[in-house]
Amino acid sequence: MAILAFKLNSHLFLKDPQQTELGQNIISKSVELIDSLGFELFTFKKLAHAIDSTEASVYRYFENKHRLLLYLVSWYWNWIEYRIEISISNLKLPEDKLKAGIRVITDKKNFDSSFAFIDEVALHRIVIAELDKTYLTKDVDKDNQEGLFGGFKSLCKKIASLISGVEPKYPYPNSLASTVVLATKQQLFFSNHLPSLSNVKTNDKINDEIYEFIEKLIFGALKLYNKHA
Amino acid sequence: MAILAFKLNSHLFLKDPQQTELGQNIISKSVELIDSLGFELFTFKKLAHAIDSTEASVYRYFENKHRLLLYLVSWYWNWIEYRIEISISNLKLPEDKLKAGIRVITDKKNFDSSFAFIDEVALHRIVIAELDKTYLTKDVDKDNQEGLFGGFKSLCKKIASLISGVEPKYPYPNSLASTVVLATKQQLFFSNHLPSLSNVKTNDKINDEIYEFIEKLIFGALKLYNKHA
DNA sequence: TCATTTTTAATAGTATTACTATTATACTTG
DNA sequence: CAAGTATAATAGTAATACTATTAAAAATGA
Repeated sequence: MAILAFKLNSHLFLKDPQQTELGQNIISKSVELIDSLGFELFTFKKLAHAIDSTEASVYRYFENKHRLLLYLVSWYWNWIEYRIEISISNLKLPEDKLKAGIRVITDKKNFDSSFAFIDEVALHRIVIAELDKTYLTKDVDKDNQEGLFGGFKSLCKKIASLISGVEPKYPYPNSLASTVVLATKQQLFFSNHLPSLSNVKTNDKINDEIYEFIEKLIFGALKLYNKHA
Repeated sequence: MAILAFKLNSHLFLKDPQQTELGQNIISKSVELIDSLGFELFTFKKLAHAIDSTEASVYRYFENKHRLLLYLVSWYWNWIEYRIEISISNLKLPEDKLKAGIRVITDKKNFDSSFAFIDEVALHRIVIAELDKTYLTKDVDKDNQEGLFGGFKSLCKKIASLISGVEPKYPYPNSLASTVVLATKQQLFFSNHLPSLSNVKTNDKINDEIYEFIEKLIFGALKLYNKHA
């Protein structure tokens, strides 16, 4: 099995956590704690205690807990985009590529053994619950200038290119891409917590209705522009 | 001019702020401060200082600042639904009703003089920036049981009924309704802060592209089920 | 009217938070 | 092994959300 690592924007951390054992422990245990406590109740003190270290040591790796969350979320989007690249690499038809991309986004997430010390299933739950907190802040413009949202932007650009591959005349590929990525996350959340806001049912095994909902949303929009060609 | 007030879920507050002058000051100044500071930097201490009162007095009206935000957001959704009711009341065709509903959701928001002491324009900005924080918490299920999300759910149900009015065979009216309401908000945010995630341009005057994007998204999805009838 | 009850608001706190300045220890290198 | 550097621990700070208690004002009723 090849050793894989994503090259994340260096502004996300002070010292690369992938390079040291302490750093890997920080990442690994952060995922576990943020998943179980939620981001608000998660603190560097609790994290340090859980890995038998100290707050100050954690602060050597991450400027603050918001950047740690940004790091984890960035890693997640890199992972999703990587999986899309793999799944479309053997496909020829633009329609098949787009459908494969939607499939990766809407599929249930399983543990990926290519990446040690990251629990992708827990990380997926974190993204569902905490993603919006990464950019809904007063610092969004400054963080954006530092490139901290590069992972999400790159994935959306990828999806947008798949959309344009199917229907070049569609005028809103970027809007549609960001909308469906976020809608997938939202529908999973609503399905679990506010079911009256959704018609899709999800459980630990299947997820097909979300795929159907998203696929029809995209191809329905594209078809309008195809017909009027 | 008729005096209007929305009947909000009584769990949102400890003492109805609409009933006293202090309560109205709390609402009015909260909107101003959350809009300018953001929800994280907004505190009851700053609020109390700004209205020449005390923290403890504010706590008599709202259990905590999260419930205050829920109150404001609930008020907003009630206002939007009320405006939809007005704008569709004279329309007959289901298509026209749905389009009018989309129009209310995507339109620029202006000050509504029917409601004193609420600055709807600032409140709209608050909803764009802070809405997700109302339900992305560990307490979402408990809060939902108390009915604190009633305003949003009621609006989405309304939109879903307009959707089903146009195409009863469409299987995801609730998912589509919640998706487009949130997508509108997201695209406004991205257009301002992360423009590469959007193709719509907005300024203080116009907003038409968001309407187009959302309208096509909805009618494209519905058309798929109409054709296969 | 005036005493009693109830509502309302202010004072003065607490425990916890995110974050940091400084000191101590371990590791590297010439 | 000495000197310098990288790393981590100690011990803090200012600010936060929230509360227990006390004081004042308003409403009520005989």
